[in-house]
Amino acid sequence: MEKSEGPGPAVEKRRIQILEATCTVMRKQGIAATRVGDVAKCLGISTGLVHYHFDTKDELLAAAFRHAAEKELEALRLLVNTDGTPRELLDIVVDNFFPASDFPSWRLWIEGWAVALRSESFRRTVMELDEAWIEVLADTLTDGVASGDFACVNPRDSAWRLACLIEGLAIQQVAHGGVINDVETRRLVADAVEAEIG
Amino acid sequence: MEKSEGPGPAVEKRRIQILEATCTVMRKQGIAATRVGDVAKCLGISTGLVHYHFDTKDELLAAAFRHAAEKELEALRLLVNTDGTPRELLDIVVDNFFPASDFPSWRLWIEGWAVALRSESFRRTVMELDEAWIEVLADTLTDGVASGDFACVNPRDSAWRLACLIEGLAIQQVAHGGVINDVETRRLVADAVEAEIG
DNA sequence: TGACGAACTGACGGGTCAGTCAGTCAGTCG
DNA sequence: CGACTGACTGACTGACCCGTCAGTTCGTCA
Repeated sequence: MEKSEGPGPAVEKRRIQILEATCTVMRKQGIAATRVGDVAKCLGISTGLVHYHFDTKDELLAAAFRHAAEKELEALRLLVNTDGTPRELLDIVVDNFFPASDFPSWRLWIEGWAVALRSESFRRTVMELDEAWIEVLADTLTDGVASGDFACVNPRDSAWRLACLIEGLAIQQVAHGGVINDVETRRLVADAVEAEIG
Repeated sequence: MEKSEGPGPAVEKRRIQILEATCTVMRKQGIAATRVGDVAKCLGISTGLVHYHFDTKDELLAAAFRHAAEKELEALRLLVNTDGTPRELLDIVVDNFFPASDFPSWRLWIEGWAVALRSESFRRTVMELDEAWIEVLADTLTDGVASGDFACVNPRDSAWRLACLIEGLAIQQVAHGGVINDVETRRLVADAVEAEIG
């Protein structure tokens, strides 16, 4: 029999399998158009099994979104956890943030913000993860200021401004289907970065 | 009988009635959760009549969104079309853009961007109207530069950066339910404006 | 007055989909 | 071995909702 300390590793493995399949479907079809049946078909299992692991569709979607977001955040933290000048690290963070770096992820985020307007669990996830991203940026700037490389008046403010600018540009670029091109976007961000770090 | 030049004023009036009812429902329930039946109930008419004026639900939603966005844009253009120093006009535009100025509208836009990812008609509307907003901001900055009040290196770039910054902040504030408060948001924008106009 | 068509109704068909449930099967424990 | 349990199936149901359509009302024109 299983130990009393929660589900066994097999169950956890299956849960994650389902979460990642859900992410795949969400990326392809969008959050709103993701059906339980699609997730099941994607894994070759029954819809009943999906409901065996996740009570409701909403719970599944929220868990899958969080799963995807946490993986991305972890990847970013790994990238930043390398040696490099503050300037190099800042470039890594900004590049990773960047629309062009991963369109599907931005599409997921844009939908996530919309769903968050109506769903409490999405709201919490989106809020936590968004803040965590900005935190990484803020820490990078703060380190640069400490070492004298950057001259931000207020690194936290700069981080918020840069993050929001990039989010806004992502929308213009992704949702609008490339009105402003990649080169232009990069220039706009680069100029803003220069302005912030002086 | 009606003249051959399109529908009569009665029909047009009804169409607009339905569009505005749709906007009301969309603002309250969200775009995705808006049903044809809700719109009909909101006006005390049958669902058949809604379909008499709009072939499909998608067409109705897209038309209603465009209707709302165009009304907002028109209101902004009226506001800007007054006398005032470039600085006063810029403040008007930024204030009008501002999250706090009208939460429900931002909620609608955030959902609109998400829907635009999958719907061609939404994409076009969102793109056109978003650009028109930025255009107003760009014109205001350009006028200020011409009169010597502002010192933007490139007014168009500044307009894009400010607009995207505000959009990003709107998401943080609206979708996250006020993580960063109103005062903080205003300070972030005000600082960015100062930086852009020198 | 009677014919006609535009505006409108409300019931209904048909498709979709989340969640349920009775039952199967494999593995485990005593 | 036999009882038991947890993972899993797949058919089913009940609700929802879009779009249709036959029929009604009413103003207008000949």
